[in-house]
Amino acid sequence: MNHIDFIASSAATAVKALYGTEPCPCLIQTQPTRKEFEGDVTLVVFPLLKTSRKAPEATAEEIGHWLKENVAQIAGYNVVKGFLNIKLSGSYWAEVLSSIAADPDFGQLPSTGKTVMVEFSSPNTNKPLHLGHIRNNLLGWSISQLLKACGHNVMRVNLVNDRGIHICKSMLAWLKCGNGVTPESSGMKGDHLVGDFYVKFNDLFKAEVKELVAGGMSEEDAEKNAPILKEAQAMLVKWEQGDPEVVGLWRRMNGWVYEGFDQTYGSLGISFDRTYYESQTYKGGKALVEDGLSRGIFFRKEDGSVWCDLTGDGLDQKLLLRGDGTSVYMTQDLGTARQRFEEYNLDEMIYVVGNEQNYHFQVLKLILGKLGFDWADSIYHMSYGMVELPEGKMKSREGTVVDADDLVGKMYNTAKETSLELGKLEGMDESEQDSLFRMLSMGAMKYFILKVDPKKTMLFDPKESIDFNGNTGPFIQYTHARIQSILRKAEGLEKVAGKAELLPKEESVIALLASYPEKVREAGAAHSPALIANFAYDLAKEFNQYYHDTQIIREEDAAVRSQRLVLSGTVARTLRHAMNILGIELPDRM
RNA sequence: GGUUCCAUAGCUCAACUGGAUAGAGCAACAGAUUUCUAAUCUGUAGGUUCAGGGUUCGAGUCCCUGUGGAAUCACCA
Repeated sequence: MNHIDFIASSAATAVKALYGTEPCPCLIQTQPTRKEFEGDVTLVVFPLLKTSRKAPEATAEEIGHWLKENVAQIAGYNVVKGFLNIKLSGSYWAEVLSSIAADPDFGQLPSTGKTVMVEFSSPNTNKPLHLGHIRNNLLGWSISQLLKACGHNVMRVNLVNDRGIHICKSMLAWLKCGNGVTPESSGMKGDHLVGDFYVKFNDLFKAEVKELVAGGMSEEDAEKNAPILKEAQAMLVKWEQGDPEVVGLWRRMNGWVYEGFDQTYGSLGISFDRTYYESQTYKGGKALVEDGLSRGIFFRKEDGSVWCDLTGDGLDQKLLLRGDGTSVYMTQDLGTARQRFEEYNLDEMIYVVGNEQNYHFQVLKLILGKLGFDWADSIYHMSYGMVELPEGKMKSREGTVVDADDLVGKMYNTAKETSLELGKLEGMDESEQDSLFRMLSMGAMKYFILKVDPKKTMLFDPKESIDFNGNTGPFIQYTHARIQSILRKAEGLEKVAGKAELLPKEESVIALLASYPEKVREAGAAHSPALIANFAYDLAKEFNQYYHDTQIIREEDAAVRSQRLVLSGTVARTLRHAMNILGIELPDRM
């Protein structure tokens, strides 16, 4: 039980003793005491006034008095308006510190036995990854880590969109003007090479449209009838028929892309437990739709297409099968959802997908519910906001897309320059330096993205490099490195808490530490890694202030020093745990 | 047009789900290093929380109205 809960339950006892009735837990409102007031935990007494039948101040005074008299761990209290600020004793905090320090799994919540699948990344294979994918990948990774910390079994999956007209466009452009170029022959990363041919296709397409329009055709017709587009469509039909030549090229070019993706995933430090491919799942779900049709849940229009009527839910009609019997996006998502729940007996399925698809997931959930699956409510769309540039959305047409590999590279160089400027690399060999630059650059980038509430649109200015000072990843990394430096020097010294008095600042650091498991639970429930990021920053900031005006290893009193070493070590360990949830590594030196 | 989401300091973001005088960082200015790492710390300045109404002991947070912005409503995925 942490200190907040401890006070809450003590307060409940006090209310019962004083006023004779057991208060509803919802009336016991506690919160950490604000900095400008004296105390550790604050009880808000307004909700209790009906029970006490007294004025706010008098009620707070009575409860405070009772607590001080009857609860040994409570050292004092003060009342400000309807707020009862409670001070816990130093020995209480020392005990808390000792128990945290003795818990090797601090921050890991007990196993729930539940299995959660997290789908994220889900790229198309015709373009390299960009900044939007980075936010998706980082969120997907960190929500997975977070749910593990919450005690769930987590399965990370990727669903690659490896088929469709867009892939055929790249293939066609490569056939027309690739001259057999490969990643090996060109020295290019495969995903970028294929992406360039996708752009090339659009250039060719535009040129043809222009020509047709010049010949008197309307723009609309020209865009539908450009020969190269027809060719791409014909290619897709061939692909669906299994034409060996088309399929062979498709395999080859997708292979290049996967190699490129793996490299990007590697530099981001993410991986998956399983990868699904749309080329294997896109036909699924039809049986489900037919079943719904026969049960009268869906209906067929004259042209043969199948729909679900959602007007009763305030939405529109949704297409589930085309007139020609082929499936659409929704069809396959219905199919894969069922397949996954049945295959892995999932308790929850989380889709990390941008908020532009809110409607899709709303409909998906509704339809699964109509089909009678009791797990329909166990689907959660982790909807995140777009990353915008100062001039608005990223547009490939205007060349404003921030490429993932470019950004990673730039961050690396900035980290390197900054480190060299500060001149702290003495005694580190090249590979140690390289690994440090990676940690720092990815730490800065990941923290920058993850500290923002996932739901919100966020802004990224490519002209300004991501900061290394202030509320940043490197700030937290630096705090950790300084602690590690102390601990290296303290090797062999005793590390025990509870044998010395605590400073007020030490008590507030311990209070923060003690609130961490609850913070993990909260962040998990809110599906928000940002809460963990903000916690880590608060802890690092609090510790830095402490570090600034307190001697640790140079403290002469052995009992005091020993306790400070325990505190420092516990802070470092907790920072590592929190940052690990975000996928950020902490260096021992920097 | 319908639906959903968003609006907080010059900029980027917080605010424990309705609690105290709305907090950090960046940028600006002024300081701190013979000291366990100054990628740090301290201070100054910066706000009608888009506007207006309502609910109550109490609203950035909940409910209306308006303004501004975003997404979505495809036989695309």
